[in-house]
Amino acid sequence: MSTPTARDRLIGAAQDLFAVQGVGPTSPRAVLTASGVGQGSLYHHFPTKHDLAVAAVGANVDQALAQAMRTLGSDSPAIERLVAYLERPRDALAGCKIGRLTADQAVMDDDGLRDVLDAYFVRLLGVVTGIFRETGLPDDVARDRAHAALAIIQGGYVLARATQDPDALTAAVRGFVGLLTQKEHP
Amino acid sequence: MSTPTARDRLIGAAQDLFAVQGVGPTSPRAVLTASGVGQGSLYHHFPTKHDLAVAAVGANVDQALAQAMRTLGSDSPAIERLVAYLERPRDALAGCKIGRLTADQAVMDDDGLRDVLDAYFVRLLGVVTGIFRETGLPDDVARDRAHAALAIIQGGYVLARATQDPDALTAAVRGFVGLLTQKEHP
DNA sequence: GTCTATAATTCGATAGAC
DNA sequence: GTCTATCGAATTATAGAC
Repeated sequence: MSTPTARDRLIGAAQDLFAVQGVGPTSPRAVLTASGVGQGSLYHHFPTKHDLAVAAVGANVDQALAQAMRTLGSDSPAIERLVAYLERPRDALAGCKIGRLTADQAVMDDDGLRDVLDAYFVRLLGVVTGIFRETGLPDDVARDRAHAALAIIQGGYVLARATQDPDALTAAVRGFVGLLTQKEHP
Repeated sequence: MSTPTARDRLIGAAQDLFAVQGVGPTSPRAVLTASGVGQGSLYHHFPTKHDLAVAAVGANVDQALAQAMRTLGSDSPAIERLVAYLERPRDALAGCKIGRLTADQAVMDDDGLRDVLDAYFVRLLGVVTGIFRETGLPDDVARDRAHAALAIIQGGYVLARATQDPDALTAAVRGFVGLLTQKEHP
């Protein structure tokens, strides 16, 4: 544990660099420099950049899903779980480690990597849709609202980065939660 | 008109390539190949890639703002204008020409380019906030809802690209508009 | 398994003829 | 103003010693 393997150090360095810069702009050389291993070690463990990217992006997705489930999967009432997830502190100016990659051409052109992104959002959409169904909404409405909830987060990141204002994300969340929690009288 | 100048052809080609690939991954060489001009012409009109990017991204922003104002600035009632903007047909799988660039490190590291993105969203936020104020909402609530509305579009693009499903964007919009148009009883 | 050295290509940018 | 030719540095990846 105190001496991680070269493979683990490569994945860790790649996770950080891909989250900050994206996959395309991050060179294998940058990863091995940050990890402190030699050139040959990288290409021994990960023959191509694709292999390294699948491993590192997959690790980021696993960690993000685990963290999301800490709020979404708690034992609080449905809407409270969702609001807790939406209002969770986020590094708005950094952007979403996963969502950002949808703008990364190197990711979108790689079937394996796209599948990793797809799995992340399909999983989250399923969980959030289930939460809205718990509140008694019909399936199609629950699904639409789940899309809206996740879009608020992803779009809030975009607004925050564009305006260099972290509060753009929290403002979007406030606006959405305000609509969500107003009383409905159909 | 039938024979655009080399400068205009360069900007046009750059607008398309930057919208599809982002600025970072698009080489000046790719732009001049797509535009059909020679190497020297590009560097005559745009000494650096930065100069070309500011011109082309600026042109995309101007066009996007003009199109947005066609719905947001019409003479319909406030909420109708907003809903028309939200429901406008969009190429969801292509992503937002402007919003996508917030994930482009080459853009975010360039002050001039970041200012162009910032101006686009600040302008849109101002207009949409004004629309919500027309409906009688207090300033702070109007501003939060404006952030939410634009986040829905940007986040909807992200979801659509990640899941390769254009309906993810329309679902997010439906979910948000459904919340917006439900009766409020404070 | 890990290292150094280096190959082949592409990058952004420049030189200089016309 | 536009062109071809080319520079130096960076890219992804391979070779081969240890």
